[in-house]
Amino acid sequence: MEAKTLNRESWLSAAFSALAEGGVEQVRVELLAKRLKVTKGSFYWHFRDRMELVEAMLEGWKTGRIEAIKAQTRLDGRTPAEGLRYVLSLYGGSNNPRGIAIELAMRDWARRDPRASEIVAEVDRERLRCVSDLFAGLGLDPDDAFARAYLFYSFIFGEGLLARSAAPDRFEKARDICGKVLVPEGV
Amino acid sequence: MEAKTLNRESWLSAAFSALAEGGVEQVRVELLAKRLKVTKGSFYWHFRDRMELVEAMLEGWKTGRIEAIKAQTRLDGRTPAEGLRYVLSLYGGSNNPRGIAIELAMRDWARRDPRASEIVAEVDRERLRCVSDLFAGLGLDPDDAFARAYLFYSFIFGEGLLARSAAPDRFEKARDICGKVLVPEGV
DNA sequence: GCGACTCGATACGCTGCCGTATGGTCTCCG
DNA sequence: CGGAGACCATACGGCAGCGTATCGAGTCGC
Repeated sequence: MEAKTLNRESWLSAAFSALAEGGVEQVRVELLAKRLKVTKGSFYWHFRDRMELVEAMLEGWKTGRIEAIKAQTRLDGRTPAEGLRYVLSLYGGSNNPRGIAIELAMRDWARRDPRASEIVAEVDRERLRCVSDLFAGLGLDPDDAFARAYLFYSFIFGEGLLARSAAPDRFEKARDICGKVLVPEGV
Repeated sequence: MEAKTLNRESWLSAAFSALAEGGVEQVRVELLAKRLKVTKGSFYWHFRDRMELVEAMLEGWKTGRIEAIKAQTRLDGRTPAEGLRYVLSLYGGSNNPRGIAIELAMRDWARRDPRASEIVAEVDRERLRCVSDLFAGLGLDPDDAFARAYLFYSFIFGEGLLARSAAPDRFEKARDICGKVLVPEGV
């Protein structure tokens, strides 16, 4: 972690932090350099230009997220319902704020950049497939299972968008009830 | 609409278009000037600086959205369930893409700007209150009604975030099923 | 018809960012 | 110990955006 010399990963890590905090617009080489306490001379050693960094971010995020969802939905002994509740807890509430921030920034990015849009689409397709399978494991037919997965992920991402104004316990209680609605007990 | 001289509203309108298309970062005075086919000399006549434009956008959006939600949830003869389905249809699918785009851009903005965050929080509070009342009209107790409203809005905004990759009919069907889950028929 | 006011054009300086060019300082290896 | 290569600093040109200053062209009251 405290290597005396930077590498591609160092820059990528800083880039994702900047992305989480300020969106794509904030991943600028001179800002990252300042954050890493070096000059951009270093950056242009490891990357050809900003475009290459950005492309590496997209590719890295894609493979990482696809691996993650596959691992998270591989139920080793768990029931499908437990698996769903587990996935829900991963992005839930105030756990994993960095993950949510990256997720939202990625999607805002995808709204204007076709390349990012393509990547997010691939990841979402995989996620919907995995979660849809879990719902199917609850006994739902394919259409219902897909719809449930669609609702499931819309809720997860939408929740990060909704302004949480004071009264945190009120929202906590709401989240619990939403969980029960999203992954039904007895189907 | 075709006034030969611009005013504050002209700039605000252009600013919201830019916001919808490219986020806050894209509401820049010189870009807006180009879009309006004038120079920024005009802008600095109507506004003190960029900050004033941005502030006007926040205030305008806030009052507009609060008025809108109040009007949309005022059920004149409609049943609460009909009212909920109506609100859902307003932001649903591919209706009102501009509205959704502004909504998402606003929220992405709110993630980094405290001022925007405050505005969005006020609007969301009002929306949750209105929709929560509709759910209460279905016979739900306050906690359940609020949770349903929370789920309702998370879905609406989250849906705009989810990448819709091909197979549009598949998503159409999913949306219908989601609608039935979100606003229950017989409670 | 004339001054005052409205609205916009032109031109300038400043800052932040990208990308390049070139030189400096380590480390490792033979 | 000496050269090669990895890694970074420094310095530069170029562009885009903000904000200011100043001037020009219409328009309205009187």
